[in-house]
Amino acid sequence: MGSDSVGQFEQMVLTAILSLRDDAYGVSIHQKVQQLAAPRDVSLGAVYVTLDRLEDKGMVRSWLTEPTPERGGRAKRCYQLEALGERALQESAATARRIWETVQEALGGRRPKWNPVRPK
Amino acid sequence: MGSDSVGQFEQMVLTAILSLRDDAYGVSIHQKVQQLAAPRDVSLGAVYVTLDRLEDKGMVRSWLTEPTPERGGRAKRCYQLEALGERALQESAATARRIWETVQEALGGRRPKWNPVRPK
DNA sequence: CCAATATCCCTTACACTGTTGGACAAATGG
DNA sequence: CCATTTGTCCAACAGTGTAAGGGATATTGG
Repeated sequence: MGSDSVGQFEQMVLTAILSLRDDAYGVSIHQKVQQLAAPRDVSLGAVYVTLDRLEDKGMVRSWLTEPTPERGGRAKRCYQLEALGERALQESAATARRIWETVQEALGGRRPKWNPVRPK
Repeated sequence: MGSDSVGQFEQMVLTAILSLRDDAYGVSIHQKVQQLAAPRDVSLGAVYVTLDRLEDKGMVRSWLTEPTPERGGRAKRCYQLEALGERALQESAATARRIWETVQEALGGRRPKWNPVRPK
């Protein structure tokens, strides 16, 4: 593939990080990805593995936070997009849009049912 | 994955077949996919392999045509979506749309959602 | 007819992505 | 302490994405 292209799952993970802004860590990213992927199920492990690989590729950066004072509130590893990741996301999002539009044109009057993103 | 989900490349191939209607065969599908994937390059072999796998999964059907009276006009293997493939495509296109929208929202309210560009 | 040329189909093999399932770690509350 | 909650991470397998090549069959023109 092109040196800075991403697969579909990686794309969703990048999108989740972007939209979660300051609160992007494993669990919250997992939830967001699940919304995007609905009605499919996504495992938590899949998210962590993908985060690792995205970091290796220099698309995201991570750091550890302090523990929060809640029951079981462990330290979290938070994530943020790097410039490379943001570019890759924009490019693949543009492709996603082209696909969507092409499908719409081809399907003509027939209305596909999509699941709107509902905030939790 | 879900039993009837597809990857990103498979999605583009399905989209190409759908939009090409009566003229969907190896070479034309390859061209269409290249448009969708731009600016990335796509190999012809990749298309054939993917077509094979999609047929194995029951997402597309294929048949051979008669040769056409052009220079080198060989018989073509034409493709058409099966019901299963159309459903899978609609679902993944809906996901593509959700990704696109989420990215747009996150990248700033300053940017217009998207201009309802109506092709003439 | 027969070579040249054009169009198209298919296979093999490998790297990378997607996914599962569970192991391990730290904080809290009783 | 010990059970519970929240969270991170790993090992390993299945599946997708890709390149690189091999061939088959049609028309054209000498």
